[in-house]
Amino acid sequence: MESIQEQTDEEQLTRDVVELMAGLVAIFHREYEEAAQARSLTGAQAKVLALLRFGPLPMRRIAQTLSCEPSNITGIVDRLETRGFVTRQADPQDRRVKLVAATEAGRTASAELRSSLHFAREPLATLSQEERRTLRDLLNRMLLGAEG
Amino acid sequence: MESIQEQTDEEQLTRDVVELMAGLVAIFHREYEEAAQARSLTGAQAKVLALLRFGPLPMRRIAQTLSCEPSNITGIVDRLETRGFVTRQADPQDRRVKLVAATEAGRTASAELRSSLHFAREPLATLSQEERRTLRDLLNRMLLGAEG
DNA sequence: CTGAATATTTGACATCCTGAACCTTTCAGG
DNA sequence: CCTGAAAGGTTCAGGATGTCAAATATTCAG
Repeated sequence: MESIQEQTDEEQLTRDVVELMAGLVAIFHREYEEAAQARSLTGAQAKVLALLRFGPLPMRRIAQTLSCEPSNITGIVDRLETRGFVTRQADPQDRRVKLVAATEAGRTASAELRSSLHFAREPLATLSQEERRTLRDLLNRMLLGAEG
Repeated sequence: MESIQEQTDEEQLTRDVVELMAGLVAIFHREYEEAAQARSLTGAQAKVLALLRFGPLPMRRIAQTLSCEPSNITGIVDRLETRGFVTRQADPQDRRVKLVAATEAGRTASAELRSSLHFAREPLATLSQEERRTLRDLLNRMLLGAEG
């Protein structure tokens, strides 16, 4: 059985972690947006391009992954297609489906953005390798708990 | 001196952590947006309202904190004002400045959103109190390194 | 073959965001 | 006391993101 003091402490601890997360989220978000803009991509466009890293995807799959309406993806893919980062091809299996695939230019832009994120990652530089491992394991457990 | 294998491992570790962060950022972002929408606020409106928690702020200060143009804040505050969550008052010290203050309704909505975030925080529930403490300390060091 | 369901697009509309132009107020120098 | 530069906000034009409802094309069950 926990004392009231312990419950309060635990609550405060959770609040602190949430607060810190919010700070990290803000920093990551800003850096991602800047890195995208440096390649004349918007954040949304960069996210879609990143999803196509492992192969073509149907519009609907993209919308589901990004938790938004499919009609929204239509516009984003339109603009990516205009810029030559992406192509639409019909799915031979099901002609209702359009498969979106990254072009060579699209893959390159996305890969560059990705690696620029790795190396510009100041916050992580503060931690030792051992600490990074600990952080990785904790985050891993959090994410598995959240998505299961 | 590090071997090539160690460098590669360390690089992979960093990549892993960045990947996990990106996942967390996505989850946090989605949950924040949903929590805001549940109170008929947009994400941007909720962010501005959250800034006013400790007192009125000039438009320009809000823009700086959110890293966006002041003209953008004008529109967001307009809509918050229409909904009765916020008021604009002239600064007696400098009549160029408009101080934005949350109304009672605004404070309530923001506080509710905030606490709903704490308790809906599934990912954290996975971790023991000891692990949360470790996580807090690691995040703390990362953030201090990033902002200093 | 018919009708329900699915994948995508289109159009209308609100919001977010930037950049340039504008107004008011402040403030430094002559 | 002027004058002009600088600063805080707003307005306007325009692009991007996002939702929702309606339309189109295709698939699939019966």
